[in-house]
Amino acid sequence: MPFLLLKEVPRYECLQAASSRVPGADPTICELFLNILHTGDVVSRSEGEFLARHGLNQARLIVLVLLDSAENGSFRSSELAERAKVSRATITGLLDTMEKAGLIARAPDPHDRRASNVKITAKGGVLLRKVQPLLMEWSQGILSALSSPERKQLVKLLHKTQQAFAAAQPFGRNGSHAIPS
Amino acid sequence: MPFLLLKEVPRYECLQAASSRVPGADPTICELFLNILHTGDVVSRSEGEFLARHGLNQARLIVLVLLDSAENGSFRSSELAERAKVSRATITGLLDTMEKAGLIARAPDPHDRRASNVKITAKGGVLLRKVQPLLMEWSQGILSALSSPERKQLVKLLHKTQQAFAAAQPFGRNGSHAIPS
DNA sequence: CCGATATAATCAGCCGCCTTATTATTTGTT
DNA sequence: AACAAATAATAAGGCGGCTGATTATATCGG
Repeated sequence: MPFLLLKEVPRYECLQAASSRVPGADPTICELFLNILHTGDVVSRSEGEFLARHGLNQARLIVLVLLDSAENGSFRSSELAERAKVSRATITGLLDTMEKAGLIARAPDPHDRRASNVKITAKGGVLLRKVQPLLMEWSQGILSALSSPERKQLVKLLHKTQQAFAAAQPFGRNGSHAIPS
Repeated sequence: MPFLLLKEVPRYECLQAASSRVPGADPTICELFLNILHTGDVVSRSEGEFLARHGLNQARLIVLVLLDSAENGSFRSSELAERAKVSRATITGLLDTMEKAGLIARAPDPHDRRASNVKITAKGGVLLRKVQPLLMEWSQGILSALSSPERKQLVKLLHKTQQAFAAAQPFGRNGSHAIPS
């Protein structure tokens, strides 16, 4: 049963084969570990390909969603970095690209001349409102392959996994709690 | 109650909140989708931090494992790229870095002057044999938080998820079903 | 008021990933 | 033999991630 994975995914298959040579390794845990990574990989790549068809990627989508949900219409770039889970330096480059693409705009803060306020543009809003329903539709078309109880069970186990890792690395950069239901 | 957590997991929380505003969205599917991504994220970052303590990352580890398992002791760089699921251009840069670090070595192929053969160095082998058991130990320490039936069930559901995505995108770049020429 | 410190954003430089050329070299056809 | 096509590896250039340094501006203590 597990060997189905072996032929299809050289990357994870080779890691699994390698781990089986490590004495004391529990193959079921190893298999789980690699499958979590592989599934995340598969889903993330798929989503990336989907978003790329609309000129987006995960990072840009998150920035758009965050800005769209901003109560006062804008965020500091440092605030965006924190919420999007990237460094401040990274958000600078990301915003550069998105500004060039016309999706966001930066305006100097009138009260603090060090800061600038970032807001979503009309173009960015239009794109977001086009892509979001498509993304929902796409993901639901795929994940409806799992039954409702299966989905519920999977979420439960994923939460437990997240908690296990959070407990093991309590000093990680981000608090990293489970997504609330 | 969920709103307390809003501040703590901005990235995936904001996506979930945003999706709940899309008409026709199934919140349970959306939650599953985001939890798969989030779990992969958490595990991948954790592993990355673990490997970084030994001067490695996922890509370098895979290259070392692949080279270590090479039957004739070496691989073409193109073969490595395919097996590690990265482009040929990417493997060039990766090998450059690893060659500088003394983990791998490139030698010209005597039969095809276009090609070079990549092999793991003694230093690379030592590092691999040091890190692999530590990685096993580390991952098992964390994932033993799930019971054996839970792990089994989770693997089963992850397989089903992988299959759902594979079925939806049968023409992915790295089909892993190489077409024999 | 002024100097020390803290903060916002960016820059510099590295890595890894991509796609699209480019350069050698082989192979295949005529 | 010669030329076209395929192939191996790399280079070029962009994006996005990081850390650490830098610049400008606020703020706080004396």
